[in-house]
Amino acid sequence: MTSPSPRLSGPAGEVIVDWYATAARDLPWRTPGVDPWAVLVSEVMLQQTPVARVEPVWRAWMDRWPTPAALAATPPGEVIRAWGKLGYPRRALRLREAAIAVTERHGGAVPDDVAALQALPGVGTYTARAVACFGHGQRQPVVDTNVRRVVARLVHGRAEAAPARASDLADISALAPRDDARAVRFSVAVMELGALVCVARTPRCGACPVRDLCAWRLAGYPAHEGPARRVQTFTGTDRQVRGRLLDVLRAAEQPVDAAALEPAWDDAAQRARCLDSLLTDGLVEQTSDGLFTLPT
DNA sequence: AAATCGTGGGC
DNA sequence: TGCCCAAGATT
Repeated sequence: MTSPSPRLSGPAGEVIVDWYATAARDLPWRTPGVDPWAVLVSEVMLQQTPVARVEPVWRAWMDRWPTPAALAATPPGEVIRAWGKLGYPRRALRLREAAIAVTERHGGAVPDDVAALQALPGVGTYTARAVACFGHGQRQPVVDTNVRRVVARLVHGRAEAAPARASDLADISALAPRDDARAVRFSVAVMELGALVCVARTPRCGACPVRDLCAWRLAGYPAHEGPARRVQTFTGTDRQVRGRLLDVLRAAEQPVDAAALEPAWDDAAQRARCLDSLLTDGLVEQTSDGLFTLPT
């Protein structure tokens, strides 16, 4: 267990909340009165996808499906189309499945219990707490990659975020303000600090509200020790091929034959393997006459 | 538990 | 240009 540092445990959280009041971005899912469903949609879209790309899709999505029941009643193919090019389209499928679960098991209301939230498809440890906190106004520690990076630097004096651990929740809870309403804002505020100031590549320490409390700065900005985390390749991978195939099917008005998918990728074996994996994932469906389409 | 799963913008 | 990175979840 980490004991809260006296240097940090009083002031840092309060300072970060005050900074947020002046520096926060005006994002639509932060509008006062947005319901937990709107927050859930935003959180799933934001998993590994930048804010700028999410914003227009989120607006269109909420116009079209303002409630879980509305999304639950929609065929998966339409949902995949509306997801557009946000990436990782299995998230669209899972969000629809979550909407169905909410409708069938929770009377159409997004649950406020972290465990019930985490039981929903596509909702993991981060998203469950984010919805409980930002959507339901609960005091909850919320830990994403931004928060892990801020804690690594501010608290532990290290340059880079450690991989997720159970102790992350205690680390961030130790910094949270006592007042519940401020603690709720603290959870967004730390994420915002990590997104705008304490960024991965070139941290803007000159603009940081807690630079005088920062263990990393006080230690002289030591470089990261140990192996650099390997970045995922993309070009030529199945991920790229799946994306190409889905791109063709999203654009198609009607089911297409195998020949129509050939331009998506030259290597026939890889193309076939990826098409098969898309079928397995339920992102593509084959009609009775052998044509391919987004699932109906 | 390491690998897999899209996409595009910034440097 | 090519690499790095972005509010993770799942198996």
